[in-house]
Parts: sequence; C-alpha cells; structure tokens
Amino acid sequence: MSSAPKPVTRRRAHTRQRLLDAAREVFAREGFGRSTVEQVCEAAGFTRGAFYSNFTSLDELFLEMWAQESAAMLSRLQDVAAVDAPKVSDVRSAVKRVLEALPVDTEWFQITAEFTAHAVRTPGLAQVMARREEAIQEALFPVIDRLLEQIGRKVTNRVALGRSLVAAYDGTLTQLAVEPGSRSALRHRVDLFTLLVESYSEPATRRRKFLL
Amino acid sequence: MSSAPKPVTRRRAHTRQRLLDAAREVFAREGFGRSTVEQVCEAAGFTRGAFYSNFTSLDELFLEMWAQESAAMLSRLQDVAAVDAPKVSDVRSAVKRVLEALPVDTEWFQITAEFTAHAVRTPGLAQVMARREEAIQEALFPVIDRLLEQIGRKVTNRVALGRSLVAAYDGTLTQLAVEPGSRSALRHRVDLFTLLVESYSEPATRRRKFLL
DNA sequence: GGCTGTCGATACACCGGTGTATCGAACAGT
DNA sequence: ACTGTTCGATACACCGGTGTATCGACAGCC
Repeated sequence: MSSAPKPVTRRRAHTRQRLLDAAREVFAREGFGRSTVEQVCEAAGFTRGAFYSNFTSLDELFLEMWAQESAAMLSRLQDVAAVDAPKVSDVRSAVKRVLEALPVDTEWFQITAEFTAHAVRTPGLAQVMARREEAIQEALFPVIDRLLEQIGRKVTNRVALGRSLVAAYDGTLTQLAVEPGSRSALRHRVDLFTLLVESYSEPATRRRKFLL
Repeated sequence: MSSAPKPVTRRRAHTRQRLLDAAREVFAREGFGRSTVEQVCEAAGFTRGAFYSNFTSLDELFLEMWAQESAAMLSRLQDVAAVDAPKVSDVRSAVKRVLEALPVDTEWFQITAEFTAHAVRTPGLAQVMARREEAIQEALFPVIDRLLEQIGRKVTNRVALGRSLVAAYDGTLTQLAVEPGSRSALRHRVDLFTLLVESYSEPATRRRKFLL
C-alpha cells in the first residue's frame, strides 16, 4: 500500500514518472477535483491506455505523488541544518533560513489544501495524512535543535513547539496564497515563527528567566 | 456583486435557500471540485432549471453560501462579548470562550479549504476571499478589545494580532480536522491562542512590564 | 540478433453532466 | 377574483470523460 509495487521495467518507470509530473501540473492548474485522467495523459504526452496500465485511479496516483513531494520537502529541510551549512546567530535569522528552504509554493499549497480536504472525508487517508504530519515534525526536531544550539538556546516543550509551527505554517501559507506577493504577509510570517520559537525555547546554559 | 440582487419573490427565496443548504451537504460529501450542479439539484429536490434560474454557476452559489456562513460566525463571535454575556477574568478563559463560540466544524473546514484552493487559482475569486478575511478581522477587533478590557489589557499591534489569530485559526483547524477528537490538539489550540493574545497585548493602565 | 512478454496506442460503447429554449403553473398585486 | 409576471420543470442537442478489449511494437534478456 505504501510504496509502488508496479515499476518492473525501465520503460514503465519513465512513463510513471512523466505521468506523476504531469499530474502535479494539471492538479495545480485545474484543481484535484476537476482534474481528469484525460488531462493528465495529455499533459504527459501519453494516452489513457498508458495511465490505466500504471494506475487504477487518480487517487492512487495522487498518493504516490504526495509521498514523493513530502520526501523532497523533508530532505530540503534537513539540508538547512547540514554540517556544511552556514551557521546562524539568532532566532530570527534561523527562522528566515528555514522558511526560505520551504519556498512559498502556491502551486503546492493548492494541491495540499485540496488533498487534505479530500483525505479528511476519505476514511484511512486521514490517518495517512496524520502520520505524514507526525513524520515531518519528527524530522523537524533535529533541525530545530541543531539551529537553536548554534545560538545557545534549547527547546522547552517539543510537542507544543512542533504543533505550533505546523499550524503556523499551514495558516500563514493560506494567507500568502490568498494575497500573493504581499511583502507584509511574508514579514509577519517570520515574526510569528520567531515568536513561537522564542516562546517555546530558553537560553541553554545560562540561568533561566524567572517568568515563562 | 457582494450581496444577492436576485430574490424578488418569496418562492424564489425558498428555492435559493434549499439549494444553498443542499449544496453545503453535497460539497461536504463529494468535495467542491467533484460536485456537480446535478447533484446539488437532486439533493435539494429541484431540477437544473431551478438552479440556473437562481445562479449562473457553482462558484456563484458558493460565494453566497460562504457569505452566509461568515455572517453566522461573526454574529456568534459578537455574542461572546455582548453586554449581557458573563465577564472573563484572564486571557486564557477569554480565549476559551471565543473558541467555544466557533465550533470545530470539520465539514465546513473541508469545504472552505477546497474552495480556498479553487479561489487561489481563479483570478477575482482570490480578491473576494481576501476581502472577506479582512472583514472578519475588522469585526473581530471590537470583540477582542471588549474582552481584553474586561481583564485590564489592551492590544499593542492590531495588524499582527489579527493576522496571527487568523493564521492560527486556520492552521489548528487543519490539525483538528486531520486528527478528529484529539483532546490534546484542542488544549494546544487554546495554548497557542493564549500565547498570541498575550504577546500582542499589554496591561492597560498599570505601568508596563519592562521586557517585551 | 532473435524470441518473448510487457507496455502503451487505438478503437469502441457508454454514461453523465452541461446549458438553453420553451411552456405551464403558481404567485403577487390590485 | 383576475391578470401579468415570475419561476421552475421538461425536453433537447451536445460534449467530454470513462474504462475495457484488442493489437502491434519495442524493450529486455539470452
């Protein structure tokens, strides 16, 4: 169920990937709900025969696409705190770096938003989603730890921080998507993240602040 | 463009409303993208003739539906800070009261999420959406002011607070939708809102705290 | 380089939604 | 109660997507 058992030959693998890429474009342009197998095939330069030989439905294709994108996002995230990456000196710049690694991809926002809605109403898919969120948070923690360590802070409440960041990420992405190119929206996003990180972390070695 | 110029007779008003109610149900069940005019009409017990006599497209219907829902939400919100409503004594309980007035409506979340995605890719619709968001924030401010006044605080940065709250609202709603019935998710939501309100407000008459 | 089985193109029959034009019935105004 | 108007049902022509069954071609393997 999780990964694809299909690709047997090299030819097939190529076709699959082209279909996946094309689907991403079509979903972004038309919306998942309004997308058709036909459109995807046309965009990929194949016929419907090729599609049905690779997937049984658009849903199935969607899941594979989703898995690929999530993986890519995670790896970008991890690069931010890689050993050879430049160091950061304060919370704000750390936040900036992370957010820049996760570009405001309106296209992807649209797809995700729709898929989330779709998943919520499809029993089983919601669980897949929840697991993914979890996995992202899991992968996020080491990155945050490493960055905070560089500026001499440590996390006080992992769970709360993780949830807050994901919520803030989703929420602000929606705002950015609705008012594209808004400079102030971008700035505010950084503000919000900075506030969250500062609230749920404290100076590492020094004595603690007495309030909060 | 904003409100409906259509309903002339009583009959028409009834039909419109039944179509709207039916549409909400269909959108929730099928997803906005996969919904058809036909399905909506069937659910409402009308034929497509009735639909096209009332709306020119599903988009148009949705906007009216959204307007209604927003209005209902605003009025619930305003009741919270009504003159005869019980007073609050601290930020946390104020937040709780507000959030309880805005029930977690997964159905509505799905519809909104999908339509937002749709709106983003439809020039014009995005603007309408953005305006609505703005209006909600506008209406939110007096409520917040009143509640904060009851506990002796005042807002320091309206814009930032407004944006943050909306973002947090969207973001946490997504989480709640994905993991329905999660107690900790609900609690965390209160935490997050409390943090935001406290960060963007200060004690009103007393001397200021020296940090932040 | 030849054989074999996989893969994708082609063709077919079908379904369901679209939007419009027309007509009769219910309704409001007086 | 009468009458003109409005509203929604019906019918029509059309389009575009669906999924399957079949066939030819090419890739993979020796």
